[in-house]
Amino acid sequence: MGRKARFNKDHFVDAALKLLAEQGPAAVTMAAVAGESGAPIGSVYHRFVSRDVLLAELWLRIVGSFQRGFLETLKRDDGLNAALHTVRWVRKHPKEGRVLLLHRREDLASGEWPDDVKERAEGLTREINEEIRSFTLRLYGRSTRQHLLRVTFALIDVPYASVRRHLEAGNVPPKAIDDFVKDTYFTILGRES
Amino acid sequence: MGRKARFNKDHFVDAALKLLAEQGPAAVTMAAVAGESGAPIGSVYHRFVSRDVLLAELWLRIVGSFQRGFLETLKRDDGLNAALHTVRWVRKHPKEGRVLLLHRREDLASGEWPDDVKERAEGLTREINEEIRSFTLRLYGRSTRQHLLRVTFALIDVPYASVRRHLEAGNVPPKAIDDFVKDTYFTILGRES
DNA sequence: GACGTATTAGAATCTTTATTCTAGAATACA
DNA sequence: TGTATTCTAGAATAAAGATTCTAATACGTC
Repeated sequence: MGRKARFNKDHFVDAALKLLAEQGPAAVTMAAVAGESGAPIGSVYHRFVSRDVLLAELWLRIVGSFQRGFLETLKRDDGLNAALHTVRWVRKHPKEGRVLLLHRREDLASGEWPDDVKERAEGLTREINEEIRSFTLRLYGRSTRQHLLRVTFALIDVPYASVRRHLEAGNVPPKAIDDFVKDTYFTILGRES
Repeated sequence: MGRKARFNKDHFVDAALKLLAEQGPAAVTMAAVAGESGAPIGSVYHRFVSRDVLLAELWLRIVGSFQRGFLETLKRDDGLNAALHTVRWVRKHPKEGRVLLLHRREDLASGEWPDDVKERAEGLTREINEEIRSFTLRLYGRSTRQHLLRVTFALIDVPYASVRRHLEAGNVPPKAIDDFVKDTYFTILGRES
């Protein structure tokens, strides 16, 4: 085999997450990631070919974690709880929430991604698009641009908005916003949805 | 006096805006700003002591432009149109909209700001907070944390959310979202507001 | 027309980070 | 024990960009 590893990918991704959530993108230097992990820089590069790929990995991990629960609920046809999932997930994962909702992927990992990373990203996007589409279909019997817009607004955009300013301020989203999300959900998609 | 100026602050702020809106924060280098303006780097530094201050200026200009209309409408006690102002303003100012809604101030101009810039920023923040507060007061007779939360959600967060994904995609926000914003507004703040 | 000043010009320098490279260490296994 | 292999270490290098500096230019005024 070879020498026993003291550090693995997760160590570095965790460190990057912490830095990114607490101090923003500029603070995520390779030296800082190494420092935060108590590792030498070389070990970071031993696991990730570049900073971009490290951040891509972090991003995918977060999106995956978020989407898993969201899609599960949506597949159960439980739109309301899918909408509420964002709020709940963020309360449970404040650091991840900050990264997901306060930053754009392109501003973090700007360069080219290796193929496998690109594919994982596309997979996640495809998955959510498909599920939104089929939920829309079940709800309205068709999924025109207008229908999709409406569903996306209630299921994603509003929950996102409800939570953003509190993450920005470093606070846990207050209890009250669940009701905002819920009320908006019914207003936009109807009581029966 | 001295030599006639070929370039003024606005030239460079405009160039920075274009770069930022079209290619993101990383593309706004001092060299790029100079290049985009057809000016030498020296002239940029003649107007702005640092990149941070240039971006601060850009940010303040945009926030000011947005807030002006928003506050005017709100002062008229026309909450609904204040909410809709975001959508309309973004349609009219797509580049500025992208900057305002897709980026965080701290991620753009991270360093220390000179006092005058800091004061202008605080002035804008104070102004909007006060106006939101007095609108809330007029609407509910008091302005507790809960009331403010509710008003902020309907007036700022939801409009923001309704527009964001379309800016991200480089599109003009479609017509339909005005209705989403409106319906949500009434749901959250009541018909009489 | 000489002078002071605001500006343009852009080359040179400084900093900050990512990335590369060379050595050394630890482990499994033949 | 010898050897291939996987990691750790961290110094050296390279690149990108911000910032500084020195000179050269135009304009208004005296």
